Amino acid sequence: MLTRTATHGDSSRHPIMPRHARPIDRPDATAGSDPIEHAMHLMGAMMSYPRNAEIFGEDEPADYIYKVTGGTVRTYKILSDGRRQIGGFYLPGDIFGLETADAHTLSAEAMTDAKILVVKKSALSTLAGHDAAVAQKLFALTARELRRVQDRILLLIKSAQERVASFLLEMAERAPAGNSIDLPMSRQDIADYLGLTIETVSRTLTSLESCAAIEVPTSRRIVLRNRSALNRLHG
Amino acid sequence: MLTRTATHGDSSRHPIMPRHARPIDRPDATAGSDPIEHAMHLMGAMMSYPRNAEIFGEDEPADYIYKVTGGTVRTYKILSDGRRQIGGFYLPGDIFGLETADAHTLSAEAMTDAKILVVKKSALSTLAGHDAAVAQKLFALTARELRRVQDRILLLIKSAQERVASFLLEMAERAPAGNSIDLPMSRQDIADYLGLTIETVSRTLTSLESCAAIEVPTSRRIVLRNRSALNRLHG
DNA sequence: CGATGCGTTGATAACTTTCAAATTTAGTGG
DNA sequence: CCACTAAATTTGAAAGTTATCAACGCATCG
Repeated sequence: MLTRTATHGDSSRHPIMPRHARPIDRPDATAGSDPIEHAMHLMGAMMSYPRNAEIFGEDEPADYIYKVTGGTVRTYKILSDGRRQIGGFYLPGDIFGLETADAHTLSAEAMTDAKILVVKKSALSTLAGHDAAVAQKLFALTARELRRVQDRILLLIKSAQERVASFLLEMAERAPAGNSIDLPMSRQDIADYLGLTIETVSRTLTSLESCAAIEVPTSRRIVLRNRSALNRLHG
Repeated sequence: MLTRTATHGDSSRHPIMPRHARPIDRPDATAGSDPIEHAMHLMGAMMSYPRNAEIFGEDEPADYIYKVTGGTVRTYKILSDGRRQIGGFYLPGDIFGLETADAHTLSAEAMTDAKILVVKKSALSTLAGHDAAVAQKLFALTARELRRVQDRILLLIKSAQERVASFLLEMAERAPAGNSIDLPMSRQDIADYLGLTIETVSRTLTSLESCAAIEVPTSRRIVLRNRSALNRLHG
């Protein structure tokens, strides 16, 4: 098949046009040497989403996968009792939207203004049928996501201090900038990610600060002062 | 490739021989019409594990995938602080061991005497390279596992009552026998699955019994008396 | 300014764990 | 089959942790 190839920036040819989103002239050329990444950049459309815009909704058909090229994204689910559980935070370079085969189990929103490469799954799958490497990579990505979620289960059975410490270490590793972290998300986002309340997150940060493990110069910036103490907590 | 085909019951030809495990003469013929299941039954070896025997260990190479044909299995991880987190319970028909690409992130044990069909992944992958349907199925299985784990995250942020109620409903659905459930696992297994203590699990069951939602004639048998009440809890 | 949203802090209540003991169940040998 | 021991489960009381409710500070924005 593979009749549709590249749709760079031509929204009329691209089947999706979410509210608030607009196509971008050219994808940035950060396609790695990876076969799937390469294919995504060839076949994908670059979209721009303002802060808090919905990228896809829960239970919508999951026809696309998404790669963050700029900004940050959160996936989430609203529970019947009104609580929100955050599925994950995605930073530039991360791929999201492959959590299941047919319908999304989560919604996705731009946490900050974001540029997202959007690729039709069927195009990739068709390519996967021809190129075993692409199929392998798709499989590996899903396996990685599975592992990420498994790791979070380990997080959720721990204490509030351990959860917050692990979260900070995770963010520091994913957005390396020395010991300083610039959080793209609110306290509520963190709380909903860790299964805590904002009060508990705030108190825990204060407590970590008072034991000299971190500094919190502004609410969105956190400096790791004692990683070994944090590592001890995160187990 | 596909040089190795069927090894039914000949342990000398089969590369694994876990302690306590022994091969069985013939796989039972429950292979579905599913291409991957069919392939597994053709290429796999049927193994028998006594209660509490290890099937694979954490960090061992994940060269095989496993299908339960009889008995029950638990996967788990021991945390640095000594606690044990159970990854999942697997009943007849379930496939496990595909949580990642290279090394297992969990250990697996027979929870009761179990018969397991063991299939080398590389054989399946080779087949997958030739048969897109097998690749699709392998992908779908991993996606299903991902969803299962995501659902458990939703569990772990809830209260003890909600977790236990959800667990009972899940087990009732997976091993349908009217409203009666025969638990193959101990209270400790349940506690480690739900991220609670055995005392809390026990108390919660007692509380559910005293509000007439369930009956607990013996510790391993539970009768659902009021599903809507349980559903209300499980949200 | 005053309003609004976000984050922090305090006091209290609710829930779960911990530690201890009692009870039931399962397994073993006589 | 019974008695006995070990293991699993249940129950109780106290301690610890987190959530809830409320108030306050501090920015931003009209």
